[in-house]
Amino acid sequence: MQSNFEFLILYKYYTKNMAKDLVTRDEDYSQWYNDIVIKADLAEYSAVRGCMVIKPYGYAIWEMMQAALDKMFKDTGHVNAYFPLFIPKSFFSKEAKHVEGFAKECAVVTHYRLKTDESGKGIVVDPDAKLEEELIVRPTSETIIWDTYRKWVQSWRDLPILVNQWANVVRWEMRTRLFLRTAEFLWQEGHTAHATRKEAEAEAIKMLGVYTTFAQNFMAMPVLQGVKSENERFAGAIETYCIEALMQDGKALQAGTSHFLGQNFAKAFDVKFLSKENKQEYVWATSWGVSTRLMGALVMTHSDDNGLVIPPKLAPYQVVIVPIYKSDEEFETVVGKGREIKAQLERYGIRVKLDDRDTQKPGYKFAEWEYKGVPLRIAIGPRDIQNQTVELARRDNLTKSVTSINDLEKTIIDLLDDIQNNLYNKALTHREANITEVNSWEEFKSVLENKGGFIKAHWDGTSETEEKIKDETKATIRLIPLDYNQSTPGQCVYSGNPSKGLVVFAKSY
RNA sequence: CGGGGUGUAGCGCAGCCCGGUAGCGCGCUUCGUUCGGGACGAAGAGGCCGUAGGUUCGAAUCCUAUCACCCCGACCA
Repeated sequence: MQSNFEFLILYKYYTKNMAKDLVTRDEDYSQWYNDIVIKADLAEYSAVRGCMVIKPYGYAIWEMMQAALDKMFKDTGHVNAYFPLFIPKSFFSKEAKHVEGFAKECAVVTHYRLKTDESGKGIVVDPDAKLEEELIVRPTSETIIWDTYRKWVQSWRDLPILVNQWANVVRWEMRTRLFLRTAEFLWQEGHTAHATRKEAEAEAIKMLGVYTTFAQNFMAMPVLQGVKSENERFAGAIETYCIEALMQDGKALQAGTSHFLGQNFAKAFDVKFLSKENKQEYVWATSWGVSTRLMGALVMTHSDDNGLVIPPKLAPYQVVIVPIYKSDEEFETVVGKGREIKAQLERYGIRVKLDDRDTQKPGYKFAEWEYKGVPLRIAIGPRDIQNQTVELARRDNLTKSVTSINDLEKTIIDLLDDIQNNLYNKALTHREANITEVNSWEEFKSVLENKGGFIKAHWDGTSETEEKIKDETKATIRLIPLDYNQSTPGQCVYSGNPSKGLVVFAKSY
Protein backbone atom coordinates (compact mmCIF):
# COMPACT_ATOMS: atom_id res chain seq x y z
CA MET A 1 0.00 0.00 0.00
CA GLN A 2 2.92 2.34 0.63
CA SER A 3 3.63 3.39 -2.93
CA ASN A 4 0.05 4.17 -3.70
CA PHE A 5 -0.65 5.81 -0.43
CA GLU A 6 2.26 8.05 0.44
CA PHE A 7 1.00 11.17 -1.22
CA LEU A 8 -2.40 11.00 0.39
CA ILE A 9 -3.63 13.23 3.11
CA LEU A 10 -4.38 11.20 6.20
CA TYR A 11 -6.32 12.62 9.05
CA LYS A 12 -8.13 11.33 12.07
CA TYR A 13 -11.73 11.99 11.42
CA TYR A 14 -14.41 13.71 13.34
CA THR A 15 -15.32 11.69 16.37
CA LYS A 16 -17.30 14.02 18.56
CA ASN A 17 -20.74 12.73 19.29
CA MET A 18 -20.16 9.61 17.25
CA ALA A 19 -21.64 6.41 18.54
CA LYS A 20 -24.02 8.31 20.71
CA ASP A 21 -25.99 5.16 21.41
CA LEU A 22 -23.12 3.16 22.82
CA VAL A 23 -21.80 2.99 26.33
CA THR A 24 -17.99 3.10 26.32
CA ARG A 25 -15.82 0.16 27.39
CA ASP A 26 -14.54 2.09 30.38
CA GLU A 27 -18.00 2.94 31.61
CA ASP A 28 -19.42 -0.56 31.48
CA TYR A 29 -17.73 -3.30 29.52
CA SER A 30 -20.64 -5.75 29.66
CA GLN A 31 -23.10 -3.13 28.58
CA TRP A 32 -20.77 -2.05 25.79
CA TYR A 33 -20.66 -5.62 24.53
CA ASN A 34 -24.44 -6.02 24.61
CA ASP A 35 -24.94 -2.64 22.93
CA ILE A 36 -22.66 -3.59 20.06
CA VAL A 37 -24.35 -6.91 19.46
CA ILE A 38 -27.73 -5.17 19.33
CA LYS A 39 -26.69 -1.97 17.54
CA ALA A 40 -24.63 -3.73 14.90
CA ASP A 41 -27.67 -5.88 14.24
CA LEU A 42 -25.88 -9.15 14.96
CA ALA A 43 -28.55 -10.63 17.21
CA GLU A 44 -31.45 -9.86 19.50
CA TYR A 45 -33.17 -11.43 22.47
CA SER A 46 -35.93 -13.84 21.60
CA ALA A 47 -39.21 -14.71 23.27
CA VAL A 48 -37.49 -17.77 24.73
CA ARG A 49 -35.40 -17.39 27.85
CA GLY A 50 -31.70 -17.73 27.14
CA CYS A 51 -32.18 -18.06 23.39
CA MET A 52 -31.35 -15.43 20.82
CA VAL A 53 -32.26 -14.60 17.27
CA ILE A 54 -29.17 -14.35 15.10
CA LYS A 55 -30.01 -11.61 12.64
CA PRO A 56 -29.02 -11.62 8.96
CA TYR A 57 -25.94 -9.45 9.44
CA GLY A 58 -24.72 -11.53 12.36
CA TYR A 59 -25.49 -14.73 10.54
CA ALA A 60 -23.55 -13.50 7.52
CA ILE A 61 -20.45 -13.23 9.69
CA TRP A 62 -21.08 -16.71 11.06
CA GLU A 63 -21.38 -17.96 7.48
CA MET A 64 -18.00 -16.42 6.70
CA MET A 65 -16.55 -18.29 9.65
CA GLN A 66 -18.26 -21.50 8.62
CA ALA A 67 -16.98 -21.26 5.07
CA ALA A 68 -13.38 -20.77 6.17
CA LEU A 69 -13.50 -23.52 8.79
CA ASP A 70 -15.36 -25.94 6.57
CA LYS A 71 -12.71 -25.59 3.90
CA MET A 72 -9.98 -26.23 6.44
CA PHE A 73 -11.80 -29.34 7.64
CA LYS A 74 -12.21 -30.63 4.09
CA ASP A 75 -8.56 -29.85 3.35
CA THR A 76 -7.58 -32.06 6.28
CA GLY A 77 -9.65 -34.94 5.00
CA HIS A 78 -12.89 -34.53 6.87
CA VAL A 79 -16.43 -34.88 5.52
CA ASN A 80 -19.74 -33.53 6.79
CA ALA A 81 -22.70 -35.56 8.00
CA TYR A 82 -25.75 -34.97 10.19
CA PHE A 83 -26.90 -36.81 13.30
CA PRO A 84 -30.21 -36.46 15.16
CA LEU A 85 -31.11 -33.65 17.51
CA PHE A 86 -32.65 -36.15 19.94
CA ILE A 87 -30.69 -38.67 21.92
CA PRO A 88 -32.31 -41.55 23.84
CA LYS A 89 -31.82 -41.00 27.54
CA SER A 90 -30.26 -44.41 27.98
CA PHE A 91 -27.37 -43.51 25.65
CA PHE A 92 -26.36 -40.83 28.03
CA SER A 93 -25.78 -43.05 30.99
CA LYS A 94 -23.35 -45.28 29.10
CA GLU A 95 -20.30 -43.12 29.70
CA ALA A 96 -20.21 -42.27 33.40
CA LYS A 97 -18.15 -39.06 33.32
CA HIS A 98 -20.06 -37.80 30.31
CA VAL A 99 -23.48 -38.03 31.99
CA GLU A 100 -22.14 -36.48 35.13
CA GLY A 101 -20.85 -33.52 33.16
CA PHE A 102 -23.98 -32.78 31.19
CA ALA A 103 -26.88 -34.10 33.30
CA LYS A 104 -27.55 -30.76 34.99
CA GLU A 105 -28.14 -28.86 31.79
CA CYS A 106 -30.15 -31.17 29.57
CA ALA A 107 -33.52 -30.37 28.03
CA VAL A 108 -35.68 -33.48 28.03
CA VAL A 109 -38.52 -34.43 25.70
CA THR A 110 -41.15 -36.42 27.57
CA HIS A 111 -44.24 -36.22 25.34
CA TYR A 112 -45.02 -36.16 21.66
CA ARG A 113 -48.48 -34.62 21.47
CA LEU A 114 -50.57 -31.67 22.63
CA LYS A 115 -54.32 -31.36 22.95
CA THR A 116 -56.85 -28.65 23.73
CA ASP A 117 -57.63 -28.53 27.42
CA GLU A 118 -61.01 -29.14 29.07
CA SER A 119 -62.10 -25.50 28.84
CA GLY A 120 -61.29 -25.54 25.13
CA LYS A 121 -59.31 -22.34 25.48
CA GLY A 122 -55.75 -23.47 25.95
CA ILE A 123 -53.53 -26.24 24.84
CA VAL A 124 -51.93 -28.78 27.14
CA VAL A 125 -49.54 -31.70 27.00
CA ASP A 126 -51.51 -34.85 26.30
CA PRO A 127 -50.77 -37.16 29.24
CA ASP A 128 -51.60 -40.13 27.02
CA ALA A 129 -48.72 -39.24 24.74
CA LYS A 130 -45.89 -39.99 27.12
CA LEU A 131 -42.75 -41.32 25.49
CA GLU A 132 -41.65 -44.84 26.38
CA GLU A 133 -38.10 -43.58 26.57
CA GLU A 134 -37.46 -39.92 27.13
CA LEU A 135 -35.27 -38.07 24.65
CA ILE A 136 -32.48 -35.66 25.46
CA VAL A 137 -31.98 -32.64 23.24
CA ARG A 138 -28.29 -32.99 22.40
CA PRO A 139 -25.89 -30.91 24.46
CA THR A 140 -23.19 -32.59 22.30
CA SER A 141 -23.38 -35.64 20.09
CA GLU A 142 -20.73 -38.12 21.24
CA THR A 143 -23.28 -40.69 22.42
CA ILE A 144 -25.52 -40.82 19.38
CA ILE A 145 -22.50 -40.74 17.11
CA TRP A 146 -20.63 -43.53 18.85
CA ASP A 147 -23.77 -45.61 18.90
CA THR A 148 -23.81 -45.12 15.13
CA TYR A 149 -20.11 -45.70 14.60
CA ARG A 150 -20.49 -49.17 16.11
CA LYS A 151 -22.36 -50.11 12.94
CA TRP A 152 -19.86 -48.40 10.67
CA VAL A 153 -16.76 -50.09 12.00
CA GLN A 154 -15.78 -53.74 11.66
CA SER A 155 -12.31 -53.80 10.20
CA TRP A 156 -9.19 -51.66 10.40
CA ARG A 157 -10.04 -50.91 6.78
CA ASP A 158 -13.07 -48.89 7.94
CA LEU A 159 -10.82 -46.51 9.81
CA PRO A 160 -10.26 -43.70 10.24
CA ILE A 161 -13.69 -42.07 10.27
CA LEU A 162 -13.25 -38.34 9.89
CA VAL A 163 -16.69 -36.76 10.22
CA ASN A 164 -17.82 -33.28 11.12
CA GLN A 165 -21.30 -31.94 11.64
CA TRP A 166 -22.66 -28.40 11.68
CA ALA A 167 -25.50 -28.36 14.14
CA ASN A 168 -27.32 -26.68 16.97
CA VAL A 169 -27.03 -27.92 20.54
CA VAL A 170 -28.85 -27.08 23.76
CA ARG A 171 -27.35 -26.60 27.19
CA TRP A 172 -29.78 -25.30 29.78
CA GLU A 173 -27.54 -22.63 31.21
CA MET A 174 -28.56 -20.72 34.30
CA ARG A 175 -27.16 -17.45 33.10
CA THR A 176 -26.87 -16.54 29.47
CA ARG A 177 -25.25 -13.82 27.40
CA LEU A 178 -25.68 -13.08 23.71
CA PHE A 179 -23.30 -15.33 21.74
CA LEU A 180 -21.05 -16.02 24.71
CA ARG A 181 -23.44 -18.36 26.45
CA THR A 182 -26.91 -19.10 25.18
CA ALA A 183 -29.18 -22.03 25.90
CA GLU A 184 -29.14 -23.01 22.25
CA PHE A 185 -26.10 -22.35 20.12
CA LEU A 186 -24.71 -23.25 16.73
CA TRP A 187 -21.42 -25.05 16.34
CA GLN A 188 -19.52 -27.67 14.51
CA GLU A 189 -18.48 -30.88 16.17
CA GLY A 190 -15.91 -33.16 14.62
CA HIS A 191 -15.99 -36.80 15.67
CA THR A 192 -13.21 -39.07 14.53
CA ALA A 193 -12.41 -42.72 15.01
CA HIS A 194 -8.93 -44.20 14.66
CA ALA A 195 -7.14 -47.53 14.83
CA THR A 196 -4.36 -46.37 17.09
CA ARG A 197 -3.91 -44.16 20.09
CA LYS A 198 -1.10 -42.32 18.39
CA GLU A 199 -3.22 -41.46 15.38
CA ALA A 200 -6.09 -40.17 17.51
CA GLU A 201 -3.77 -38.05 19.61
CA ALA A 202 -2.24 -36.62 16.46
CA GLU A 203 -5.73 -35.82 15.15
CA ALA A 204 -6.68 -33.93 18.30
CA ILE A 205 -3.50 -31.85 18.07
CA LYS A 206 -3.95 -31.32 14.35
CA MET A 207 -7.43 -29.86 14.82
CA LEU A 208 -6.15 -27.64 17.60
CA GLY A 209 -3.75 -26.36 14.99
CA VAL A 210 -6.59 -25.76 12.55
CA TYR A 211 -8.44 -23.71 15.15
CA THR A 212 -5.32 -21.75 15.97
CA THR A 213 -4.71 -20.95 12.32
CA PHE A 214 -8.32 -19.93 11.86
CA ALA A 215 -8.29 -17.68 14.92
CA GLN A 216 -5.10 -15.95 13.89
CA ASN A 217 -5.48 -15.75 10.11
CA PHE A 218 -9.20 -15.09 9.82
CA MET A 219 -10.34 -13.65 13.12
CA ALA A 220 -7.06 -11.75 13.57
CA MET A 221 -7.17 -13.05 17.12
CA PRO A 222 -4.02 -14.37 18.77
CA VAL A 223 -4.57 -17.43 20.96
CA LEU A 224 -2.61 -19.47 23.46
CA GLN A 225 -2.61 -23.22 22.96
CA GLY A 226 -2.56 -25.72 25.74
CA VAL A 227 -4.10 -28.56 27.69
CA LYS A 228 -6.89 -28.28 30.22
CA SER A 229 -6.39 -29.29 33.82
CA GLU A 230 -8.44 -32.21 35.09
CA ASN A 231 -11.05 -29.85 36.53
CA GLU A 232 -11.65 -28.14 33.22
CA ARG A 233 -11.47 -31.22 31.04
CA PHE A 234 -14.38 -32.24 28.79
CA ALA A 235 -16.66 -34.81 30.42
CA GLY A 236 -15.49 -38.14 29.03
CA ALA A 237 -12.15 -37.03 27.60
CA ILE A 238 -8.66 -38.26 28.45
CA GLU A 239 -7.17 -34.93 27.39
CA THR A 240 -8.73 -31.64 26.38
CA TYR A 241 -6.71 -29.25 24.25
CA CYS A 242 -7.83 -25.67 23.93
CA ILE A 243 -7.16 -22.27 22.49
CA GLU A 244 -7.63 -19.31 24.77
CA ALA A 245 -7.95 -15.70 23.69
CA LEU A 246 -7.67 -12.57 25.78
CA MET A 247 -10.49 -10.06 25.63
CA GLN A 248 -10.03 -6.30 25.97
CA ASP A 249 -11.22 -6.32 29.58
CA GLY A 250 -8.49 -8.74 30.57
CA LYS A 251 -10.68 -11.81 30.80
CA ALA A 252 -9.91 -15.01 28.96
CA LEU A 253 -12.26 -16.66 26.50
CA GLN A 254 -12.03 -20.30 25.50
CA ALA A 255 -12.33 -20.11 21.74
CA GLY A 256 -12.11 -23.75 20.76
CA THR A 257 -11.49 -27.20 22.16
CA SER A 258 -10.19 -30.48 20.81
CA HIS A 259 -10.46 -33.67 22.82
CA PHE A 260 -8.55 -36.91 22.85
CA LEU A 261 -11.24 -39.30 24.05
CA GLY A 262 -9.11 -42.44 24.28
CA GLN A 263 -11.27 -45.55 24.12
CA ASN A 264 -13.87 -44.25 26.57
CA PHE A 265 -16.70 -43.95 24.10
CA ALA A 266 -15.62 -47.01 22.12
CA LYS A 267 -15.89 -49.06 25.29
CA ALA A 268 -19.16 -47.46 26.34
CA PHE A 269 -20.71 -48.13 22.94
CA ASP A 270 -18.81 -51.26 22.10
CA VAL A 271 -17.12 -50.00 18.98
CA LYS A 272 -14.51 -52.59 18.02
CA PHE A 273 -12.58 -53.47 14.91
CA LEU A 274 -10.58 -56.41 13.73
CA SER A 275 -6.95 -55.34 13.42
CA LYS A 276 -4.41 -56.39 10.84
CA GLU A 277 -3.29 -58.93 13.41
CA ASN A 278 -6.82 -60.34 13.47
CA LYS A 279 -7.47 -59.10 16.99
CA GLN A 280 -10.62 -57.34 18.29
CA GLU A 281 -9.63 -53.86 19.44
CA TYR A 282 -11.48 -50.81 20.68
CA VAL A 283 -11.40 -47.74 18.47
CA TRP A 284 -9.60 -44.54 19.52
CA ALA A 285 -11.54 -41.30 19.35
CA THR A 286 -11.40 -37.53 19.18
CA SER A 287 -13.93 -34.75 19.11
CA TRP A 288 -13.46 -31.05 18.55
CA GLY A 289 -15.64 -27.99 18.25
CA VAL A 290 -16.03 -24.27 17.92
CA SER A 291 -19.30 -22.41 18.31
CA THR A 292 -21.12 -19.15 17.69
CA ARG A 293 -19.26 -18.07 20.81
CA LEU A 294 -16.57 -17.07 18.33
CA MET A 295 -18.91 -14.23 17.38
CA GLY A 296 -18.56 -12.94 20.91
CA ALA A 297 -14.80 -13.35 20.74
CA LEU A 298 -14.74 -11.38 17.51
CA VAL A 299 -16.71 -8.52 19.02
CA MET A 300 -14.63 -8.34 22.18
CA THR A 301 -11.27 -8.64 20.44
CA HIS A 302 -11.48 -5.80 17.93
CA SER A 303 -14.41 -3.50 18.54
CA ASP A 304 -14.09 -0.01 19.95
CA ASP A 305 -16.28 2.67 21.48
CA ASN A 306 -17.69 3.50 18.05
CA GLY A 307 -18.99 0.01 17.50
CA LEU A 308 -18.12 -3.25 15.86
CA VAL A 309 -14.86 -3.77 13.99
CA ILE A 310 -14.70 -6.80 11.70
CA PRO A 311 -11.46 -8.10 10.23
CA PRO A 312 -11.65 -7.97 6.41
CA LYS A 313 -11.41 -11.73 5.95
CA LEU A 314 -14.64 -12.27 7.87
CA ALA A 315 -16.51 -9.12 6.90
CA PRO A 316 -19.69 -9.81 4.90
CA TYR A 317 -19.01 -6.46 3.26
CA GLN A 318 -15.36 -5.50 3.10
CA VAL A 319 -16.11 -2.21 1.41
CA VAL A 320 -19.21 -0.04 1.53
CA ILE A 321 -19.72 2.66 -1.04
CA VAL A 322 -21.68 5.72 0.06
CA PRO A 323 -22.76 8.05 -2.73
CA ILE A 324 -23.10 11.75 -2.00
CA TYR A 325 -25.42 13.84 -4.13
CA LYS A 326 -27.98 16.61 -4.17
CA SER A 327 -30.00 16.51 -7.34
CA ASP A 328 -31.40 13.57 -9.28
CA GLU A 329 -28.76 14.15 -11.94
CA GLU A 330 -26.02 13.97 -9.36
CA PHE A 331 -27.58 10.80 -7.99
CA GLU A 332 -27.40 9.21 -11.43
CA THR A 333 -23.76 10.22 -11.99
CA VAL A 334 -22.52 9.35 -8.55
CA VAL A 335 -24.42 6.09 -8.12
CA GLY A 336 -23.45 5.16 -11.66
CA LYS A 337 -19.83 5.59 -10.71
CA GLY A 338 -20.50 3.59 -7.55
CA ARG A 339 -21.84 0.70 -9.58
CA GLU A 340 -18.77 0.84 -11.80
CA ILE A 341 -16.42 0.71 -8.85
CA LYS A 342 -18.42 -2.07 -7.22
CA ALA A 343 -18.22 -4.20 -10.37
CA GLN A 344 -14.55 -3.45 -10.75
CA LEU A 345 -13.73 -4.46 -7.16
CA GLU A 346 -15.91 -7.55 -7.32
CA ARG A 347 -13.82 -8.79 -10.23
CA TYR A 348 -11.01 -9.05 -7.69
CA GLY A 349 -13.16 -10.98 -5.23
CA ILE A 350 -13.77 -8.04 -2.94
CA ARG A 351 -17.14 -8.05 -1.18
CA VAL A 352 -18.76 -4.68 -1.80
CA LYS A 353 -22.01 -3.04 -0.70
CA LEU A 354 -23.26 -0.04 -2.61
CA ASP A 355 -25.51 1.84 -0.23
CA ASP A 356 -27.71 3.64 -2.73
CA ARG A 357 -30.68 4.04 -0.40
CA ASP A 358 -32.28 7.37 -1.12
CA THR A 359 -34.05 7.28 2.22
CA GLN A 360 -31.01 7.96 4.43
CA LYS A 361 -28.51 10.79 4.52
CA PRO A 362 -24.79 10.18 3.97
CA GLY A 363 -23.97 11.07 7.57
CA TYR A 364 -26.44 8.51 8.79
CA LYS A 365 -24.94 5.88 6.51
CA PHE A 366 -21.42 6.70 7.68
CA ALA A 367 -22.47 6.19 11.27
CA GLU A 368 -24.43 3.04 10.54
CA TRP A 369 -21.68 1.25 8.62
CA GLU A 370 -19.24 2.36 11.22
CA TYR A 371 -20.99 0.64 14.08
CA LYS A 372 -21.56 -2.32 11.85
CA GLY A 373 -17.81 -2.61 11.49
CA VAL A 374 -17.30 -2.53 7.72
CA PRO A 375 -13.49 -2.33 7.27
CA LEU A 376 -13.40 0.24 4.47
CA ARG A 377 -15.77 2.95 3.34
CA ILE A 378 -15.65 4.67 0.00
CA ALA A 379 -17.49 7.97 -0.33
CA ILE A 380 -18.05 9.38 -3.80
CA GLY A 381 -19.47 12.80 -4.45
CA PRO A 382 -19.59 15.26 -7.34
CA ARG A 383 -16.16 16.62 -6.38
CA ASP A 384 -14.70 13.13 -6.66
CA ILE A 385 -16.27 12.61 -10.05
CA GLN A 386 -14.61 15.82 -11.19
CA ASN A 387 -11.21 15.01 -9.68
CA GLN A 388 -11.25 11.28 -10.47
CA THR A 389 -10.90 10.46 -6.78
CA VAL A 390 -12.74 8.78 -3.93
CA GLU A 391 -12.62 9.28 -0.21
CA LEU A 392 -11.48 6.21 1.76
CA ALA A 393 -12.12 5.72 5.45
CA ARG A 394 -10.60 2.90 7.47
CA ARG A 395 -12.64 1.47 10.30
CA ASP A 396 -9.69 0.08 12.25
CA ASN A 397 -7.85 3.34 12.88
CA LEU A 398 -10.54 5.84 11.92
CA THR A 399 -8.47 7.65 9.31
CA LYS A 400 -9.71 9.16 6.07
CA SER A 401 -7.87 9.89 2.88
CA VAL A 402 -8.58 10.93 -0.66
CA THR A 403 -7.15 8.70 -3.33
CA SER A 404 -7.04 8.49 -7.07
CA ILE A 405 -9.52 6.25 -8.76
CA ASN A 406 -6.69 4.78 -10.82
CA ASP A 407 -5.67 1.33 -9.63
CA LEU A 408 -8.32 1.62 -6.95
CA GLU A 409 -8.54 -2.16 -6.66
CA LYS A 410 -4.86 -2.36 -5.82
CA THR A 411 -5.21 0.34 -3.18
CA ILE A 412 -8.20 -1.46 -1.68
CA ILE A 413 -6.62 -4.90 -1.70
CA ASP A 414 -3.52 -3.55 0.00
CA LEU A 415 -5.57 -1.63 2.54
CA LEU A 416 -7.73 -4.62 3.43
CA ASP A 417 -4.58 -6.61 3.92
CA ASP A 418 -3.10 -3.88 6.04
CA ILE A 419 -6.25 -3.67 8.17
CA GLN A 420 -6.28 -7.42 8.73
CA ASN A 421 -2.64 -7.31 9.86
CA ASN A 422 -3.11 -4.21 11.92
CA LEU A 423 -6.00 -5.75 13.82
CA TYR A 424 -3.99 -8.87 14.54
CA ASN A 425 -0.97 -6.90 15.67
CA LYS A 426 -3.04 -4.65 17.88
CA ALA A 427 -4.66 -7.67 19.53
CA LEU A 428 -1.29 -9.38 19.87
CA THR A 429 0.29 -6.34 21.47
CA HIS A 430 -2.57 -6.18 23.94
CA ARG A 431 -2.27 -9.88 24.69
CA GLU A 432 1.50 -9.74 25.16
CA ALA A 433 1.21 -6.72 27.41
CA ASN A 434 -1.23 -8.65 29.55
CA ILE A 435 0.64 -11.86 30.20
CA THR A 436 2.31 -11.52 33.56
CA GLU A 437 4.57 -14.03 35.23
CA VAL A 438 4.26 -13.98 39.00
CA ASN A 439 6.34 -15.59 41.74
CA SER A 440 4.34 -15.12 44.88
CA TRP A 441 0.78 -15.48 46.03
CA GLU A 442 0.63 -11.79 46.91
CA GLU A 443 1.80 -10.88 43.45
CA PHE A 444 -0.71 -13.28 41.92
CA LYS A 445 -3.63 -11.65 43.71
CA SER A 446 -2.37 -8.16 43.07
CA VAL A 447 -1.89 -8.68 39.33
CA LEU A 448 -5.24 -10.39 39.02
CA GLU A 449 -6.95 -7.59 40.88
CA ASN A 450 -5.22 -4.59 39.34
CA LYS A 451 -4.22 -5.69 35.88
CA GLY A 452 -6.06 -8.83 34.90
CA GLY A 453 -5.03 -10.76 31.83
CA PHE A 454 -3.17 -14.05 31.68
CA ILE A 455 -1.04 -14.88 34.68
CA LYS A 456 1.76 -17.40 34.39
CA ALA A 457 2.50 -19.08 37.66
CA HIS A 458 3.87 -22.26 39.13
CA TRP A 459 1.28 -24.78 40.28
CA ASP A 460 1.75 -27.98 42.22
CA GLY A 461 -0.44 -29.97 39.85
CA THR A 462 -3.21 -30.80 42.32
CA SER A 463 -6.92 -30.19 41.89
CA GLU A 464 -7.13 -29.11 45.52
CA THR A 465 -4.81 -26.17 44.94
CA GLU A 466 -6.60 -25.24 41.74
CA GLU A 467 -9.93 -25.29 43.59
CA LYS A 468 -8.63 -23.13 46.40
CA ILE A 469 -7.21 -20.58 44.02
CA LYS A 470 -10.53 -20.49 42.21
CA ASP A 471 -12.46 -20.04 45.45
CA GLU A 472 -10.24 -17.24 46.63
CA THR A 473 -9.77 -15.32 43.41
CA LYS A 474 -12.24 -16.57 40.75
CA ALA A 475 -9.24 -17.31 38.53
CA THR A 476 -8.95 -20.73 36.95
CA ILE A 477 -6.20 -22.51 35.09
CA ARG A 478 -6.97 -21.64 31.51
CA LEU A 479 -4.36 -23.97 30.16
CA ILE A 480 -1.22 -25.91 30.76
CA PRO A 481 1.23 -25.02 27.96
CA LEU A 482 1.96 -27.77 25.45
CA ASP A 483 5.67 -27.71 26.34
CA TYR A 484 4.94 -28.03 30.06
CA ASN A 485 6.96 -31.21 30.41
CA GLN A 486 10.12 -29.51 29.18
CA SER A 487 9.72 -26.45 31.39
CA THR A 488 11.81 -25.53 34.40
CA PRO A 489 10.50 -26.65 37.80
CA GLY A 490 9.70 -24.24 40.59
CA GLN A 491 7.50 -23.79 43.61
CA CYS A 492 3.72 -23.59 43.54
CA VAL A 493 2.66 -19.98 43.93
CA TYR A 494 -0.12 -21.03 46.30
CA SER A 495 1.05 -24.07 48.27
CA GLY A 496 4.81 -23.71 47.95
CA ASN A 497 5.00 -27.36 46.93
CA PRO A 498 7.18 -28.44 44.00
CA SER A 499 5.87 -27.45 40.54
CA LYS A 500 6.82 -28.95 37.21
CA GLY A 501 6.32 -25.72 35.33
CA LEU A 502 4.35 -22.57 34.68
CA VAL A 503 0.64 -22.74 33.86
CA VAL A 504 -1.66 -19.97 32.71
CA PHE A 505 -4.34 -18.56 35.01
CA ALA A 506 -7.05 -16.01 34.28
CA LYS A 507 -10.55 -15.01 35.07
CA SER A 508 -12.65 -16.25 32.21
CA TYR A 509 -15.93 -15.94 30.38
C1' C B 1 -31.43 -21.66 43.15
C1' G B 2 -30.17 -17.08 46.27
C1' G B 3 -29.78 -11.38 46.04
C1' G B 4 -31.26 -6.94 43.30
C1' G B 5 -34.14 -4.59 39.45
C1' U B 6 -37.72 -3.82 35.49
C1' G B 7 -42.52 -4.66 32.86
C1' U B 8 -46.54 2.00 30.27
C1' A B 9 -46.66 3.37 21.78
C1' G B 10 -41.78 -0.13 17.42
C1' C B 11 -37.34 1.45 20.84
C1' G B 12 -35.68 4.30 25.32
C1' C B 13 -38.18 6.37 29.38
C1' A B 14 -41.49 9.82 32.74
C1' G B 15 -46.12 9.50 35.38
C1' C B 16 -47.19 5.68 40.66
C1' C B 17 -45.29 8.08 46.90
C1' C B 18 -50.29 11.86 47.11
C1' G B 19 -56.21 7.34 42.61
C1' G B 20 -59.87 11.31 38.40
C1' U B 21 -59.14 7.46 32.33
C1' A B 22 -51.72 8.69 29.76
C1' G B 23 -47.11 11.91 28.37
C1' C B 24 -41.78 12.95 26.54
C1' G B 25 -37.55 11.71 23.20
C1' C B 26 -36.22 8.68 19.09
C1' G B 27 -38.46 6.05 15.28
C1' C B 28 -42.90 5.79 11.83
C1' U B 29 -46.57 8.43 7.83
C1' U B 30 -47.44 12.84 4.42
C1' C B 31 -45.64 17.43 2.27
C1' G B 32 -41.76 20.97 1.59
C1' U B 33 -36.71 22.49 2.12
C1' U B 34 -32.07 19.70 2.66
C1' C B 35 -27.91 16.04 1.30
C1' G B 36 -19.04 15.74 1.72
C1' G B 37 -20.25 12.95 9.47
C1' G B 38 -26.31 10.73 12.72
C1' A B 39 -30.80 17.20 8.59
C1' C B 40 -34.90 20.91 9.46
C1' G B 41 -40.00 22.64 9.53
C1' A B 42 -45.21 21.71 9.43
C1' A B 43 -49.15 18.33 9.83
C1' G B 44 -50.37 13.26 11.41
C1' A B 45 -50.75 7.85 12.99
C1' G B 46 -49.80 4.78 17.11
C1' G B 47 -50.86 2.37 23.98
C1' C B 48 -57.66 -1.41 26.95
C1' C B 49 -50.25 0.83 31.26
C1' G B 50 -47.15 -7.74 31.72
C1' U B 51 -51.41 -11.03 33.41
C1' A B 52 -55.41 -12.36 36.91
C1' G B 53 -58.10 -11.09 41.03
C1' G B 54 -59.40 -7.44 44.89
C1' U B 55 -60.36 -2.32 47.26
C1' U B 56 -63.01 2.09 45.27
C1' C B 57 -68.17 6.03 42.40
C1' G B 58 -63.44 5.76 39.78
C1' A B 59 -56.98 2.09 39.43
C1' A B 60 -51.05 2.82 35.18
C1' U B 61 -51.26 4.64 40.38
C1' C B 62 -53.38 1.16 46.42
C1' C B 63 -53.59 -4.46 47.97
C1' U B 64 -52.90 -9.84 46.72
C1' A B 65 -51.32 -13.47 43.52
C1' U B 66 -48.90 -14.79 39.18
C1' C B 67 -45.83 -14.62 34.72
C1' A B 68 -41.81 -12.79 32.00
C1' C B 69 -37.27 -10.52 31.24
C1' C B 70 -32.61 -8.06 32.78
C1' C B 71 -28.36 -7.48 36.23
C1' C B 72 -25.06 -9.65 40.33
C1' G B 73 -23.50 -14.65 42.50
C1' A B 74 -23.11 -20.50 42.59
C1' C B 75 -22.63 -24.20 37.21
C1' C B 76 -20.77 -24.19 32.04
C1' A B 77 -18.35 -23.46 25.66
